[in-house]
Amino acid sequence: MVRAPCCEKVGLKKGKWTAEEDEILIKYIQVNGEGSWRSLPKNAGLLRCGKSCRLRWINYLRTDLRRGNISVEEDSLIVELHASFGNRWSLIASHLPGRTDNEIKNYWNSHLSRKIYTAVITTTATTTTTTTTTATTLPRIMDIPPKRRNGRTSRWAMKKNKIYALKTKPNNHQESPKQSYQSVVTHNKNHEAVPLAPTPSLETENLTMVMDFSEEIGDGSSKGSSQQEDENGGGTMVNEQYCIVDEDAIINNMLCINGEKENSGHENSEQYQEVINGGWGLNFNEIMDTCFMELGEEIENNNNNNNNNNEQTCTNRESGELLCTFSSKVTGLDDSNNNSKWDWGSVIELNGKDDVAESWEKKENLLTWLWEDDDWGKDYNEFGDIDLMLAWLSS
DNA sequence: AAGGCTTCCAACCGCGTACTG
DNA sequence: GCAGTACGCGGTTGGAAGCCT
Repeated sequence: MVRAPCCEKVGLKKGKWTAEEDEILIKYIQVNGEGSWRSLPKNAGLLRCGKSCRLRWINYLRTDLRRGNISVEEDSLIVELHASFGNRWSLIASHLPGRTDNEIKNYWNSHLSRKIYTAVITTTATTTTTTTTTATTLPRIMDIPPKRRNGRTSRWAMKKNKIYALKTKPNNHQESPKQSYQSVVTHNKNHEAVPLAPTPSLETENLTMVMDFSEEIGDGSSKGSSQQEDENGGGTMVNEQYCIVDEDAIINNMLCINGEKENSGHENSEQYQEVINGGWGLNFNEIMDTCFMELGEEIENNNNNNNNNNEQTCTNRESGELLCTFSSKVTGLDDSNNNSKWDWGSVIELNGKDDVAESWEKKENLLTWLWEDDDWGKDYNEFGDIDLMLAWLSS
């Protein structure tokens, strides 16, 4: 069934708004206030769809808009918030007073996505013989100007000498970007539930595909047995379901379908993961293994490490070249629990070896999933440090 | 100078959801 | 509970315009 149009479209104007139309809309809203978008065009005498009026007002005519170039601080904030929230532009915009979701979306698509891509390439290209590295020594994404290809300059730069539509009015009631971000960080560090609505984003769609795949073959499929002994060699568990490790995607590696905790000693443990606490599970080590293996590298446990730092090395599978080491010492964090602490900065370098774009996409998917899963925190604690991983993913 | 390529961004579109009767 | 309506959001598009050859 075709959805009825939001308003009668016959005879309505489309395309660019004229200054006269803007003036009519502004005056009408100044008198009558926002809202009632459907009836607004008719009452105001505009030959526009109500939706179009709303969009024009919100994205361009509102008096509290902050026009002009995105500042360095805003740039950084957008990157951080996008790492946390994904493509939820309105949510990101709510942390940037005076900026609209459309503006941020456009800015991301035209500036930041390319900038981040460039940053990964640059990081990889400058890495020769990699030794232990800390994340702080890596170039920050926002510090690297994108290599601009030919094309037009910013439309704002062209416009900024025009008086048309330049309205700036500070909004004293909203948090500053810095304050807003601080609240997000604090919130997340406490591992409290972040009040996020479902994200109908591309990332989520990809995730759904993975989940469906797992469900399809996870229970008694040809790839795995539906029966398995429990840890104590006891009876066969029922309703067992396994996480499918898709060689083509890191994110697949950490998805476990609903089920009970079970014996991880499956005969093909590289393909099936332990399911944790009846929820979505996350096997950190397998995520990383898959990540590196895909890129033609492998990780070896260095059991002869005298410093007992749970150090691991990563070598090129073909050449045997030592690419990186991972050590709890690198992080400087307390390792009294004998947990492995990863040097996420080095992980970034490794990720770019073969297919940077694909690797980066996976990283983003991974991060999005982490934020959107309610239970990831408690599960992940079994394998490493959440904050380090997040710092790496959102760097 | 001109044409092609590339970029930018305002605006459109469809969908999900909240609201209302 | 249901259907219709309105709104908000995110993905996509179209065209203007800059840059390069």
